[in-house]
Amino acid sequence: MTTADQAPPVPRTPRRAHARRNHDRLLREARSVFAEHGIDASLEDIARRAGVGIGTLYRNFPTRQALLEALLHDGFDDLHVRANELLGSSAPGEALTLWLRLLAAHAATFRGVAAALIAVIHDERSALHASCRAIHTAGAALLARAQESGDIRPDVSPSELFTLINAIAWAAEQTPEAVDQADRFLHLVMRGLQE
Amino acid sequence: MTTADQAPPVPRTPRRAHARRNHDRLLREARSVFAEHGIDASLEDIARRAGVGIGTLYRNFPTRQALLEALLHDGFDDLHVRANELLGSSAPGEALTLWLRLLAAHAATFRGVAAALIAVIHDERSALHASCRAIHTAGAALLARAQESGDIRPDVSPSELFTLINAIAWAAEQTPEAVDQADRFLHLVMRGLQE
DNA sequence: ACCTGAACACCGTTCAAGT
DNA sequence: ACCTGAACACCGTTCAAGT
Repeated sequence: MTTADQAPPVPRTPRRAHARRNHDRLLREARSVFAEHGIDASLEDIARRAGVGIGTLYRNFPTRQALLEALLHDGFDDLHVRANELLGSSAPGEALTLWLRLLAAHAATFRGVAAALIAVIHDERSALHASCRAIHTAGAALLARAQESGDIRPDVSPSELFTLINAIAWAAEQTPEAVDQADRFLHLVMRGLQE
Repeated sequence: MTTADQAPPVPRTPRRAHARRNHDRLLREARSVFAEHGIDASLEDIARRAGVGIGTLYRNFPTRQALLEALLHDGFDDLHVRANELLGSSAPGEALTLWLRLLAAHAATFRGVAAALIAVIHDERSALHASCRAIHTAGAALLARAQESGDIRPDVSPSELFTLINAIAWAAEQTPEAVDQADRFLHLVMRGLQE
């Protein structure tokens, strides 16, 4: 045996490129299938549409949560950035409402996401837990500002607000009119939270 | 062949009593299993705990919906009766709030009921559709009175209200504190609906 | 190293056979 | 008439075999 035996004998790039393409295809098809059937959609279906074996899907995303996490990650990041921007706004109440509208839209990305987010915030072992907590904290800062300025009642907690917004997103998911409903519900609920 | 051949040769009562007992046992165990695992719980589990074969469960309740319907039926009736009583109340706003609290509690009977109720109200073929519509109508009458008396904003529709209450019940289901949460959310939302 | 798909496990549903 | 449970179908997940 020589050391040469241990080194890979052929260039890896093509294989890696191929693997990467599978990964991307899985994400694309997962997004499409989740959008159509909700987050409990068939994983087999996703693999088939991506043109890979079911084993490849599991290799790339060991759990359904991992796949979901990969799909929601960018949205989470975006929400985080937007929250920080809005913390500089001179109208705390409006800033909060605007951001909550974004949060509701994100929670309604696919059918089932709102329920998943609430589950995740209560489950520390979840892959989404950290990013979900970060969003929660960002929202809490916006809420605190709106409360200090007198726009929002002082007795509303960040957790209550988070749950309520997800409930709104959930309600919108259930009805045919989805998006319009979400805005309407948000409007009504925010009235209740005002000072 | 004589006509005697066609008549049942033995008394039926014991067999009927036995069948009836199976029916009752299935309902009792279903209530208990649904309470523990939500309305998607294993039917096999329910049959086993009731001490009958899975086929007997299907014979008594051809679909999961039929089983659910049987369990929720009394609660629906009760809500209907209470709505009619409360229509005679001299405080329309309070009457509505009180009744909505009952509705939210009913929608939280088992995990998953709130979602089922919203699905049912949009699906005319569902076994629960008629009783769900009756509740919806009863609630609409209470709402109309509260709006005429100036307690509730005139632009809130019965459907919106129904969906919002189910959303509250759903939110309460998701969190560990369940019941307290539901009351708190109802309070906040009702503030938003006030004139 | 990565991929495949057969194999396994699990559960909902049906139905032929039994009483 | 009612009950049973084996049989079937379906789908999520794992893993031995292939490249």
